[in-house]
Parts: sequence; C-alpha cells; structure tokens
Amino acid sequence: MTTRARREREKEKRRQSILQAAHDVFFENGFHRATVDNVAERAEVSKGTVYLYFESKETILAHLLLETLDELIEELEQAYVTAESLPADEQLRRLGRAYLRFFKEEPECFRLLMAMDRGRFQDSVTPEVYQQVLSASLEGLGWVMKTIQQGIDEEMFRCCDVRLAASTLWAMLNGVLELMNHPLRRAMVGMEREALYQTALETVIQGLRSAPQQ
Amino acid sequence: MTTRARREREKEKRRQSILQAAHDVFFENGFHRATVDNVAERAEVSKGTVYLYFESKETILAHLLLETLDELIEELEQAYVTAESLPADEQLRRLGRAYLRFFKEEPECFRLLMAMDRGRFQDSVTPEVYQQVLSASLEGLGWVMKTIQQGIDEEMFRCCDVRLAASTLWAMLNGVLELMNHPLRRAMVGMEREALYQTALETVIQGLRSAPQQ
DNA sequence: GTAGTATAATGACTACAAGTCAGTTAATGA
DNA sequence: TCATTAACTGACTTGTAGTCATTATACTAC
Repeated sequence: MTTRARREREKEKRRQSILQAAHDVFFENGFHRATVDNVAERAEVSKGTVYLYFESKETILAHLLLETLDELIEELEQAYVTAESLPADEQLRRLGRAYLRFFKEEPECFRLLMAMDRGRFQDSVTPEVYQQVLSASLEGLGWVMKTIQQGIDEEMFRCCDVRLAASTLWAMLNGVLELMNHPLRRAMVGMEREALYQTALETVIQGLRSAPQQ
Repeated sequence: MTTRARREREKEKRRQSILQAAHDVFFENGFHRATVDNVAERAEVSKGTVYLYFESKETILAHLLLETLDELIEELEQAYVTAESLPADEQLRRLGRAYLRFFKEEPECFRLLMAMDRGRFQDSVTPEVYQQVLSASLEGLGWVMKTIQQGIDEEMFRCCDVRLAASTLWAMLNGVLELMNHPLRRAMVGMEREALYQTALETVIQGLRSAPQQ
C-alpha cells in the first residue's frame, strides 16, 4: 500500500517543519521566552498539532538537542580520524578544539544542553528521550577515551582509568565553556574566552601526562 | 526616635522569616516546583507581603544564595588560613576539598548557583543583586589566586597568569561538580562522585606544576 | 481617650503560558 | 457518494507569577 508510505513521509515532514520552527523560535529569544504558540505560528499549524507530534515544550527541545548532538559527535569523529596518526596529546588538542569550535557556533545550544541537567527537564521529558540524549553524549566521550587509551599505550599519559580520565577532562572543559558562555561572569574573571579554554586544555593535558593519580 | 529603630528591626525579622520559609520550600521540592504561595503560606504571611519584601521569586532565591555564598567563602578562608604554611599543592587540595565538602552538604544550592547563569535569571533579578552574587564568587576565587601565587613563589607552579590559572581551576571543578550532581549522567559515566573530583583536582594540580602555558 | 496619618499587610484579581479535548475538516477507499 | 479513519483545530482549563485597591494596625498629636 503506497498511500501509507506517503502518509508516513508527510508526517515526518511536518514533524521536521515543527522542529525547524522550534529551532528558530527557541534560539532567537531563548527557550524560556519562546512559547509553544510562537512555535505553532512559525510552523503554520495550530498549537494542538504541535502537541500531536511532541509531548511537551521540553520534549521538542530534547529532540532539537539530539540532532545537534549527532552533528557534534560527527565533528569529534572527524577530528579523531584526521589526527589518528599524531601523538596523543596533539589528538586531544584537536578534539578539544573541535569541541570548542562547535559550541562557539552554537552557544545557545551548549547552554540548553547543560540546562537539561536541571529544572523541569527530568519531569517533562520521557526517560527514553532523556536516555537518548545521555547516550549521545557518551558516544562523544568514546572518542576522548580512545585518544587517552592511545596516549597510555604510547606511554605519554599515566592515568590508570581511561574512563575516569576522559570523564574528568570532559567535565572540566564543560565547566570552562560554561564560564565562557556567561558574559557577566566572564567579565568578572576578566579573561578572553579562548585564553581560558586553551589554558584549561593545556593544563589537563599536562596533568594527564604526569599525574600519578593516587 | 526609638520607635523607628524597633520597626526597622521588625521589618528585618520578617524579611528573614520569609527567606527562611523560602529556603525550606525551595530546597524541599526544588525551586521550579515551589510556588510563591507556598513560601507565603510557610512564612505565615500573604503573597502580597512576600512581594513587599522581594521583587520576584528569583530575587528571593538570589538572596538565599548570597547568604550561602558568604558561608562558602568563610569556609574557603578557613581552609586557606589553616593551610597557609603548607606547600601550595597541599593548600590547593585543602581548598578543593573544602569546596567539595560544602556542596556535598548543599547540593541543591550548587545546582541553583549554577542555574543562576541561565533561564530567566538575568531578566528577573536586578543587576545589583546579580552583581552581588558574582562578586561573592570572585571573593572565593581570591583564595585560590593567593594559593597559586604562593605556589609560583615557591617555584612549584609554572603558570604565568595567576588569575587565569585560578579561574580555570575553579571552572573545571565546577564542571566536575555539575557532572557529579547529576544522577543519570553520573550513572552513565559510571563513576563514584569522589573519584571524579579527586582525579580532577590532582590532574589540575599536576598540570599547574608542569604546564608551560603557551 | 480620640482623630488623623503613615505604614504594613492582604487577597481577589490580571496576565500569561502550558497543555487538553470535543469538535471539524480532509483524505481514502468501498 | 457515503462511511471511516486520520489529521488538525482553537476555545478552554489549569496553574502560577505578579499587582493593586482596600483594609488593618501602629503611632502621634491633641
């Protein structure tokens, strides 16, 4: 039955157009200021239709973030692949810079990704969607782990637990990005964004190099 | 005129009792689930009265956080003072552990403090209050800077910009705390909270020790 | 004491936005 | 052409932040 297939396609198209509208509206004035009515209007459907495709405002965001995360993971993979033959510290630098580059282009996305941790998100999004976002992050972490493992094999890094080291690196860079993303705080610290990030990255790489890791 | 003084005192008392009520209500079920009506009820006043003392729900939270920040700064100061004669790396460890200890006791507080960066906060809180929160953080940063400076003087640390190094350390630890505070994410990473934090702290200290800091 | 005034407190009300659902419209196929 | 199903609609409900005209209370002056 070809009709069903076409209908399926059309449904997916509508879903995508709602997502696109949501992207525009959310990133224009920030998530909390955007209303579902705005999204509906932009997508040229009624509010009811939006809720036909997504359970809640937060779910729409979660799906948007999932798509962006996929892009990020691809960038990380690319960075990993093109640097595979380099020494591990240089690989880490490449990965770190790719991470920075990505969120420099989509700063609002980083904010929202981090915000997933808090507030109403746990309640408003089904566990499945939530899990998806998390495992996408985990995939990104995989590239860092691979690199660190390589560094251990090369006897450049001296940490005993790869996953621990990768998670730490990742968490720390997130902390720096968060600081960077916040204009007032950054002003307070009085640093250039890039300088902060560079310092963090180099410090951690140096730390991995020599840490006895009690 | 003694009456005015007493009135002033009574006003301050009411203000405090509203803050206390807000603390209870906010930390019981999370900020976003708490309503201003809840706070008013707990404080045994009407909602109007709450708004007589505070401009918005967010402002109440900001003042709560300000008080907690003051406590934190005191703890950091204490940690600094009692470790002043130790080598700089050990001092940093003490400061780092004091930071961890504090937020282990008030995890919700950490979440909220970090959340100040996002969402409706910038809009809903007057710049003055916002500034206050930030400069309180800056004061805490001061202790870290002092310690790192000492480490440079001792020729233990090799970073050229103290403020940059301190900000980085601080941001990185925040990143780790954030990861630790998030049950699902932590489960995903599969690490114990303390292990993550310890690793981060040691890695950064090692990094400071040897970083050429391009 | 009492009247007048200032200060504090109240809670019904408004505004706004998320989410619902009974009803409408449109497509499909017999 | 009509019946059935699927897609869509928007008025409505609900919940909550924030307001403001009104009321209560405390204080002062006489």
